Amino acid sequence: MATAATKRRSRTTYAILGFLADGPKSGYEIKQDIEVQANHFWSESFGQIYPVLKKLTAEELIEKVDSPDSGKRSRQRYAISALGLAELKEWIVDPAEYATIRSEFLLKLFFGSHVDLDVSLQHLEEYKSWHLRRQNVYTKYRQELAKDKAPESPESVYKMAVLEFGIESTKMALEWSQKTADNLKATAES
Amino acid sequence: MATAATKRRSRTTYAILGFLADGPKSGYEIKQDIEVQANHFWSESFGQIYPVLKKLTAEELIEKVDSPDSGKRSRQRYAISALGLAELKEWIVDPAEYATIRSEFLLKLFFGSHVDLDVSLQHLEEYKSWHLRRQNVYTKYRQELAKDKAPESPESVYKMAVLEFGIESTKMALEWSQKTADNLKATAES
DNA sequence: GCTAGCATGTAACTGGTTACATGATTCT
DNA sequence: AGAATCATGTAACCAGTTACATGCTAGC
Repeated sequence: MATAATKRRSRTTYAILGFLADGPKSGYEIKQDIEVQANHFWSESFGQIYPVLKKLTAEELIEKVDSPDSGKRSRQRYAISALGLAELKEWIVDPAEYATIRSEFLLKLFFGSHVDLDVSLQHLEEYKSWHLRRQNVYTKYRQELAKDKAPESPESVYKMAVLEFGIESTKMALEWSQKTADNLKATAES
Repeated sequence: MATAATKRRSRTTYAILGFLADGPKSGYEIKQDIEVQANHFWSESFGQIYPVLKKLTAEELIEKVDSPDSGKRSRQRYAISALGLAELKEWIVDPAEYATIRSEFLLKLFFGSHVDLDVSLQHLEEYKSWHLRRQNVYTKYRQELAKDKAPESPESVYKMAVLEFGIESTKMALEWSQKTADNLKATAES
C-alpha cells in the first residue's frame, strides 16, 4: 500500500482528514472544531464520525496516538498518516461538486402567496435573527484567528477567506431580508 | 378525512404540492418547473417525484385529471385537492428548519494551505464561472416574471423576492471570489 | 453518592440519488 | 426506419441523522 488509493470516499472522510491535518484529535474534538470553525459551511454527526474514524484506521490513513494525556478523560486521539495526507491532497485538487442547496426557508417564502403576509414577514424575521446570531459567532472567531495564531500563517489565510465568505453572506442576507420585508409590506398596502 | 392530517411529510411532498398549487401538472412538468423557477434553492429527482405523486393520490391530497390533451404524449397530470392545499398552507406556516449547508467548494478552499496556490485559484475560477452561468438564468427568468404574467400578481411578488435572493447571492459570491483570489495572490508574493 | 457533562459507539431509519427498464411520440 | 426526446416508473444503493446504550470523570 504505497500509493494512495483513488476510489471515491464519502465527504465526511475528507472533512475528518482535513481537520486531523491540523494535528491529532479525538472524534469529539473533531466535532467541536467543525462546529467552531466550519459551522457556516459544514457539519458532521457522531454517528458518522466514529465509524469513519474506525474505517480510516483500518486502512492506515490515520493512526491512533496514545496521548500522554494522563489524568484526562478516556479519549482516543488520531493522527493523519502520510498516506492519509496524500489522499487528502488528491481530493482537494479534484474539482468540487456543486450540490444543489435545498432551502426550506426560501421554498416557504416562494409559496408565500398562499398564506397571510404576516406569515412570510415572520419567516423573514426568524431568518434575520438567525443570521444575526451567526454574525456574532463570526466576529468572535475572526478575532481568534487574527490574534491567537500567527495571522499570516498559510492556514489562517485560507480559513480567513472562508470566514469572510460567511461574513459577506450574512451581510447580504440581512440586507435582502430587510428590503424584501419592506417590499412585501408596500405591495400589500397598494 | 375532513381535517388535514398533521404528521410530518418529506419536503419533497410540500415542494410538489406547492408547484401543483399553480395549476395541474405532470411529474415531468413539475421537475421542469423546479429547474426553471427554483434552480438556485431547490431540486428534485424523478426517483423521488413519481413515488410521492402516487402516495399523495392515494391519500387524496392530489388527484389525477384526465387532460383534454388529445394528441399529446402520454402523460398524467395531477391537480391539488382542497385537502392538499390545506396541508400545504399548514406547512408553510410552520417555522422553517435551517439545515446546515455542506459546501464541498468551501471545504476545499478551507484546506487550501495543503496544496499549491494554483489549485485554490482554479477552484475560485470554477466557482466564479458557475455563478456567472447562474446569473444568465436569473436574468432570463426575471424578464419572464416581469412581462409574461401580471407583474404585480401576488405570486409574482413572492417569486420575485426569492429570485432577488439568488441574484444578490451570485453578486456577492462573484465579488468575494475576486477579492479572495487577489488576496491569496498578494499573500503568496510577500 | 449523585448529577452533569465528557466521550465513544452502534443500530435503525430515512430522504434522496443513480441506474436501469420501458414505451410512446416526433422529427428527419 | 432510426434517432432523439418526452415521459413514467422501480430497485438498489448510500450518505447522513436520530435515537439509544454505555461508561468515565469532575464537581457538588
